[in-house]
Amino acid sequence: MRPPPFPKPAHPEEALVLQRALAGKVRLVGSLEGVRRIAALDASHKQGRPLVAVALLYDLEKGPLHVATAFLPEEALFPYVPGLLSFREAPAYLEALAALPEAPEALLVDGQGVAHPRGLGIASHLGVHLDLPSVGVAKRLLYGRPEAPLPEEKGAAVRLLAPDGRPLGYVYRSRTGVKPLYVSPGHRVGLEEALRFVRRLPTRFRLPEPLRLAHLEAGRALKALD
DNA sequence: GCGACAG
DNA sequence: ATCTTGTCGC
Repeated sequence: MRPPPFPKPAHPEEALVLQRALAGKVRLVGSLEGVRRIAALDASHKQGRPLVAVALLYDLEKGPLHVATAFLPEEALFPYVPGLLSFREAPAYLEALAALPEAPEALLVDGQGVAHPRGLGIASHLGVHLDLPSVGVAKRLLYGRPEAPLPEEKGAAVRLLAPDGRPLGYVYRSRTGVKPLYVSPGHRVGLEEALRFVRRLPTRFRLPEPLRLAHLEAGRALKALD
């Protein structure tokens, strides 16, 4: 796939302006019912080392099909600022996605979708940029609060609400006895549809398999640098 | 002023 | 994101 160029803001203030504009393009409607091939995105990074981004092409019936890796030197990276993560990692993901043998039907991203202070987590940003359906799965909360206590049983989910009460996504227990995940739609998918999709992904441990495999690969690639 | 704060 | 040993539990 040939992604459009991804502009790099000169500073956080500029990123904020861009972010607010792009947030207006997010569309939270659509189902991933018929989707079969997705790309799982995860990154790994160590100070002073290049950022490693992995795009793993995954077929929901066949399993993992291909792994593409991209490296971006520290000097080329936008600084990490909570709420502006996409400006740092998205360029690397776009490069990895471009190296896949075929374009995915949807993206599964390690990070937030619309459960973000300005409604544009990295999953949403990438979805809008590539005009692809996307879902965000984060390991920690950035924005919002659980509507109620999360039950212990595998598969349990409670809504994540914005301060004004608007639903943003879900706190989701992927397995019994593990810490929850934060699932939110990125782009071109509904709130409930995003959760429904994540629930049907094979999940042996805490993370859905596509993301877990991408994470393992990113860790390997980083370690292989030294 | 005091926390909170994806990766 | 990474830095890190032991330890609890299936």
